[in-house]
Amino acid sequence: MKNKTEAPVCGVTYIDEERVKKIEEDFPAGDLISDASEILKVLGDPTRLRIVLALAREELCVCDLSVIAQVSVSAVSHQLRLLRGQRLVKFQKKGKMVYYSLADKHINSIVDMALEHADELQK
Amino acid sequence: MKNKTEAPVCGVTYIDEERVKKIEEDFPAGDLISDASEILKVLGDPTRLRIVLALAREELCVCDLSVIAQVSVSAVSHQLRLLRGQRLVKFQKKGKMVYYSLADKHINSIVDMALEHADELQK
DNA sequence: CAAACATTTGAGCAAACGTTCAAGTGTATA
DNA sequence: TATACACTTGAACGTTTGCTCAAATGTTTG
Repeated sequence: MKNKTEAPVCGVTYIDEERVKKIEEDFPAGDLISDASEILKVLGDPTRLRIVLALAREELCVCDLSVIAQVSVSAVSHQLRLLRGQRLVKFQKKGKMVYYSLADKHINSIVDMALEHADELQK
Repeated sequence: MKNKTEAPVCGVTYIDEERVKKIEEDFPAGDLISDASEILKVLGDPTRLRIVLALAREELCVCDLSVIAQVSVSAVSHQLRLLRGQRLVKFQKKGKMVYYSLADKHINSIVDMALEHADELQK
């Protein structure tokens, strides 16, 4: 145990100043953490995860995505807007159809690892 | 383009029945998707991501975590409960102190990839 | 041009979320 | 044994989320 001091910011008594400083020294910037958590949050919804998993396999239109994601076309469209916002998906228009696909391979790895971890937790 | 049929479930007209069937054939089970999205959701919050990033570096008590996560001790404690719920962290009591650490290496890889992806998006 | 269709959009609403605050538990120490 | 301390917990709160429904957009086709 180290010395106990008053924290300057939040009034909490914190315990190991050195340890905290050491960690804060090489810590990702606030913006980076915000962006990364935003990406994870977007993937952290069953409907959107279904959409992403489907698109990881094949380019698909909104209509077909709604069947796979098991929600209305409108709901899918709303979710696709979020996914576009995070640049996780891209799209391509063919007449009145809109075909979506994954924008980045990174997404695949993140999603695969989450699935793998979930699978292990199920014993 | 293939034949257009009425979808049996939601009344949506869907476009490419074959394509949908092919994807649904080897699709992760519903439970797996739920669990995986739950994990991603838990990581998809800046406070919790800060906590996880800190614990990826070193075992820490709640007090120090509250400094690093930049929220009250109570808020950290609530978030730690969620992280425990998903078995992302474990803890060890030493007297009145409680030291938390990461429960699984998988988490590191997921978080690192999200950071990497976020970093690339920042051009 | 009119009707059909794929998709998007905005409002509205119930449920879930993240924080604060106050109170509670349990351990150490004077 | 009383006080201090580390942490947890529950209620309350304002905010965000994900859906539905109805209306709008834009494209194709009769």
